[in-house]
Amino acid sequence: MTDQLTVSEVAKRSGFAASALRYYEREGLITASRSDGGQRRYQRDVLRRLAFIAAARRVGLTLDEIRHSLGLLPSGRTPNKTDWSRISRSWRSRLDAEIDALEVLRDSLDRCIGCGCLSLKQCGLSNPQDEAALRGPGAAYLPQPLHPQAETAR
Amino acid sequence: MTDQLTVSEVAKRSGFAASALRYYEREGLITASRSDGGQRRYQRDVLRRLAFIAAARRVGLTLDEIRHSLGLLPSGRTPNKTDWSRISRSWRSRLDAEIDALEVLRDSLDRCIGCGCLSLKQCGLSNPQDEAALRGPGAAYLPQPLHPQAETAR
DNA sequence: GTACAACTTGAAGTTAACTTCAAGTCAAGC
DNA sequence: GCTTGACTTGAAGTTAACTTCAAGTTGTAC
Repeated sequence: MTDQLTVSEVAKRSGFAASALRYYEREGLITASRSDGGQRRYQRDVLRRLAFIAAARRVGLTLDEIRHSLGLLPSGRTPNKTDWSRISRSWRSRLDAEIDALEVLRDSLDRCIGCGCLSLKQCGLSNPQDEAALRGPGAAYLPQPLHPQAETAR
Repeated sequence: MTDQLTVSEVAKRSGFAASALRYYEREGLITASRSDGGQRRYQRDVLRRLAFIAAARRVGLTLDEIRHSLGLLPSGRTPNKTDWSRISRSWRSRLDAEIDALEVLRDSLDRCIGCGCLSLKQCGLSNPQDEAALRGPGAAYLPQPLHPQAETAR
């Protein structure tokens, strides 16, 4: 009954499966100390990290991006309000951008319903910003993906 | 020089890779007739379908969902403005919902920066709506995923 | 009529983010 | 001290959405 949490406690309180917690640990997103017998023991701290991870995943960030964000937290001490604020703020612009993009898409959709176009070359729906000219001729009409997983793999 | 397009023409004009076009065909999202020699020949129509697919992917719809949407198009004739409008409109609510969710998240983020909480139980960031009570105790603090791929696989 | 780019196929590979499995070890209550 | 549930590990499996590959075929420009 120290301040340490077991895997199942963290799983229950964070909503993540135990297997996900082990995966996140392997991936360096969270850490855990060990009991004498080798079982994981988590600091309460980890719940805050996991809350952040859950929120970030929800916005569509990849684990890579999340790891990077979390890497900005202080290494020695327990992160405080200011630490979290700093990295949360960097998110804010991503959120704003995503909201903007969705709104553009929604409004284009309205226009498309109005004009019946949904054509490749003129419709804002498939060619939201005028960025076609900026890219190669091949990919001219594909909009920037909002979500990484909607992107063509290399 | 009929109205038929080759794979590479469609690829260039749609922005999709040829391999993606074949994949979409296998998956039943688009169709193609064949030349005498067995090569694919696309109707111009396919470009509109692909524009729709690109936009849908961009919003985060899965191919399954897109296939379902496209399934609502008429089978005999070329889809017209009204056909596209009908299925586009069904999207609109999804877009609105996603925008709303992101705005809630953004505003929660602001509050969190203000109060420094980012705690699991009280923070809107990790527990956006009061839906915790509605779900099982295990997953109480995980918000609904916005994007299917952010969801825990079964 | 030939060269060569564009096309065809099925099978296998890729990536992210996990889960599942098997075979064993630890912890805690009685 | 024993039982039982919680925990451990590494390896392999899963899903979506594609891409890559190899080996052969077609289309067309000269």
